[in-house]
Amino acid sequence: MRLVTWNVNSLGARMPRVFELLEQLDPDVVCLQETKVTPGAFPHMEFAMAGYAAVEHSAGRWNGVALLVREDLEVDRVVRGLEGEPDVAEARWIEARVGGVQVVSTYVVNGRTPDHPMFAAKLDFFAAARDRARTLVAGGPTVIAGDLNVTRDDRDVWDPRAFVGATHVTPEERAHFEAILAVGLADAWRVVEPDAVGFTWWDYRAGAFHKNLGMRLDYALVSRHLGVRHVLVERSFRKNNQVGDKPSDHAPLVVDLERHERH
DNA sequence: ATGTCACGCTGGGCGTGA
Repeated sequence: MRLVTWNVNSLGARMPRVFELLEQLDPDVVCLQETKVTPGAFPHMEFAMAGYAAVEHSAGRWNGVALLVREDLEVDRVVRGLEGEPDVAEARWIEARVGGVQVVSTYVVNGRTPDHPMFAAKLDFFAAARDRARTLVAGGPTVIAGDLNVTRDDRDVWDPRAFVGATHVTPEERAHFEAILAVGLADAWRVVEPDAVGFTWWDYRAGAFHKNLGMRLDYALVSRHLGVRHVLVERSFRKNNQVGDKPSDHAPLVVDLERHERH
């Protein structure tokens, strides 16, 4: 199974690039975040024409998550929202079982600054995600993918010194990340690339992409039922394409999974 | 690093969030 996770920073603005990705990478499943789709306005028909079914959790101007599933795969057990999350109306979590694999697309609360009320909400979201992850992993093969808005460790940020007093690097956020892994999930990128820099996000400003001032914020967390064969950050999608379609500030993470049951 | 992008509201800039 080929799974892609991508924060598109508005699906409406990124449709040409999403179709480009479907054509180039032929994924089985795409986990989308920050779709920013008005409820009722998701472009289901356009994806059907491209051979993909979509399930979505949409909240309008902000956030929004979705799953695109190639039409030959069965989709069932769709769940929108995360039990115990601070505000389900923010549309930050969607699940479905895809070809027998439980797949989540999530967009974790940014947190703004460590002293902001949204930072406490971020930690609460992580805790709810950990509880749900535990249930999912006990239920079978599971992938939790998305923009987790945290760097796992200092290798995942271009310069830790630039982040003193900021979010995405704090011990609290990182402890919550490890607690999710501890229910029985592996960080797919690190399974294959124990040392490589794997940035997935670069600020639009200040030529950050060109200077590789990035962070690894996008993850696929996979249960032990699934082997990881290959991982790739598709950096071409962080650049303009040949006809000038603009990029998201995130690049897609591509993960090739192999099922092999272990006990 | 603070040089951008996208949205909604509006009727061409501003406020918001990242």
